[in-house]
Amino acid sequence: MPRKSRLSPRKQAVQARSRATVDAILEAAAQVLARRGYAAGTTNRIAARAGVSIGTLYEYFPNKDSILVALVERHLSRSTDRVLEIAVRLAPDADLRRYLRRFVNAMLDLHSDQPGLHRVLFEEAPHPPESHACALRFEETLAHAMESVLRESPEVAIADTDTAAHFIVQTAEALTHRFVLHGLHQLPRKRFSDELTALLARYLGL
Amino acid sequence: MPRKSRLSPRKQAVQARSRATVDAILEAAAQVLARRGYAAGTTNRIAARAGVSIGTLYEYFPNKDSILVALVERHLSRSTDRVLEIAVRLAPDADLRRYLRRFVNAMLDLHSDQPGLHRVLFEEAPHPPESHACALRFEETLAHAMESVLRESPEVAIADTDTAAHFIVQTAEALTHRFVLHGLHQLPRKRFSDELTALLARYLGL
DNA sequence: TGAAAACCTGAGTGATTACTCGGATTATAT
DNA sequence: ATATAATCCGAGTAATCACTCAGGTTTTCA
Repeated sequence: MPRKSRLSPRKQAVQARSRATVDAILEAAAQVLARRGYAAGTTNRIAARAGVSIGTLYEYFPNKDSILVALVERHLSRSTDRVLEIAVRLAPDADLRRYLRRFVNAMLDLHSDQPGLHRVLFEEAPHPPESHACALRFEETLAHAMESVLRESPEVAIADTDTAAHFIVQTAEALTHRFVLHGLHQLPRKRFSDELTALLARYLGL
Repeated sequence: MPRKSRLSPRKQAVQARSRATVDAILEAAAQVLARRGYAAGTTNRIAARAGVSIGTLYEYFPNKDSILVALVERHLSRSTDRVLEIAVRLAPDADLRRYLRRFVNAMLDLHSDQPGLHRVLFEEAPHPPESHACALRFEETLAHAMESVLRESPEVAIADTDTAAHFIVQTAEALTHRFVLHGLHQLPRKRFSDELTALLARYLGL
């Protein structure tokens, strides 16, 4: 089982046909992983599900890991967009408590979107450095947005807004993740969302 | 690669010699996993490191997964003891803030103890139902202890102490885990511990 | 229109690895 | 002492799986 034998794909997809192939492979990987788990995510099965031959798969992905990394990148890039949209939409609004509530709900939505895939990508699958860096970037981006909101809000009396922003993002990320994937004390979603929002609000002294 | 072909070991260790063998295998597994990661944790390598033959390993463990499960059980059982010791020692003490501080530090110690092994067991390795159940029991136990402390403390004005206890345990668990394994905004430990304690205290209205 | 480039094919290869089994060695019990 | 059970051994088996390669098909473009 040669691994990481090649670092870049043999070919970059240039025609529309091959770009569709690359998409199909990623989509197939997402489905196979979400439905059958990491162990069942063999390259042959992914290729079969995508309707392409195994040889084609290896034209565009240098090794198995690179498929996972591409999936994580796609997933987190979309997630960043969705959360940041909320950040931007609400930044001018001065009501911090409402901002926190929307942030919490956005995180809940993110994790609820494709929970199966999410679980495999971030719990079950190994995290090569590339995908780990991706996850770090994701959280840094969110923390940065949160920090500027905190800094400019007159309601916040906290000096170290940078640390506070990181704590808020980490807490929201971790708890919503656990709630969606494993449940938390059998709480209904609304109740959980309220409680987490309250926790964050009290942390900020609201 | 037959998997899960057998559900119980061929033999239970009854003599002292074989009990030592079982221990050696678990210890070897812990070392191999901590040092080389999950992928390198092959049964043959574990047996070699333990100084026993692969045949012996399969006398006492029905399959590879069962070794991981046994490791998780051992790890969490010890962890439970250590945290509960603190809970018991401090329960009579009425100063909740100090209790939270000790709790946070205990969780930090737990995660700092064998971070390599911890990372592999709870992030990298797959979680079969048995080990997942173990983790759930661990958190339920902690939450239960925390709940009784909250309920009996005159400082706490919160009605739903059960939910609050679960939130505190989950938050402390998740954040200390992330801090120890991945760092958090490059905060030094003392600073992190203070901030997390403050977050939990404010959540309780202290 | 035809040649070059892009794209696709899938049987096959080499390496790995969980696990077995027949039998050797050591301890226990009568 | 010796039969029986417990423990240990490790070469071998069967299965899996990431990845290759020689060559076919389709698209582009001069």
